[in-house]
Amino acid sequence: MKIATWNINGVKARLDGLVTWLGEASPDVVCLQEIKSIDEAFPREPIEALGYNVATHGQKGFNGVAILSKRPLEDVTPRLSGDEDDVQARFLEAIVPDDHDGIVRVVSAYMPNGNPIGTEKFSYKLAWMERLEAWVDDRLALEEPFVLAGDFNIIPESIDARYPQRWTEDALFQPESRNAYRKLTARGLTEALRTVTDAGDIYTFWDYQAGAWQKNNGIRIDHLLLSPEAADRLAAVGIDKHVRAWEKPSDHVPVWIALS
DNA sequence: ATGGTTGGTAGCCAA
Repeated sequence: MKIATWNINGVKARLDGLVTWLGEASPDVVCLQEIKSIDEAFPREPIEALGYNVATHGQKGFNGVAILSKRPLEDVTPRLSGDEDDVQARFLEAIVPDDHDGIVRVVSAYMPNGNPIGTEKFSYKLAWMERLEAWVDDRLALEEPFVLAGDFNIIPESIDARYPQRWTEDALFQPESRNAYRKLTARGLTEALRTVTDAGDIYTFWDYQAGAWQKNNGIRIDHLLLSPEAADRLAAVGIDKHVRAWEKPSDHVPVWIALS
């Protein structure tokens, strides 16, 4: 089964591209971030017409996540535990049937950007990642296959940026941010892309500004982290980079895995 | 490179 993650930067502005990509990539499950829509305004019909079930956790204007699935979605749960006062729509969890009469737990997550550093936005980013660590500990104890997918807003290593020196003052490349990411893999989660290559120059985001796409000035911030039970079944990993060259693109591209 | 571009909104904010 194929599971993808894509920060689409506005589902209504991106509907044509989303429908085109769903048709050509035919993923079983899609984790969307930055839908920038309330649940009632999410364009469900054209997506359901392609055979997808739709679960959304949106808010007005910004943030917002969704999960699309050709298979039934069960136990759909919004919000990351650990802060009842956090109203930002950044986390949606669901269970999907696998190919073997079992299940895969899937999360669509949109981690805080955290800029500028030294502000409450950066401390919110770090606090959010701590809450995510607690969630991972809880779910690892279930010994299930799970896929934590999304826009992590973290550049894990220098090779994950075309020009790492330009990111040294950015929240996405701070040591605290990278350490928070490393803590997840240290808990036993497998970063899908790094099971197939240790190469650099592989990106998932190119800024709209200053011709970043044309210059290949990208960063790799969209990741799929797998529990041991999911990692055992990892069969393929891909990045649909060509989508970035389409008309009216998102600044991110889809990243996907196949599980046997 | 201290600018630049986009989406949602109608506040310029968030990225």
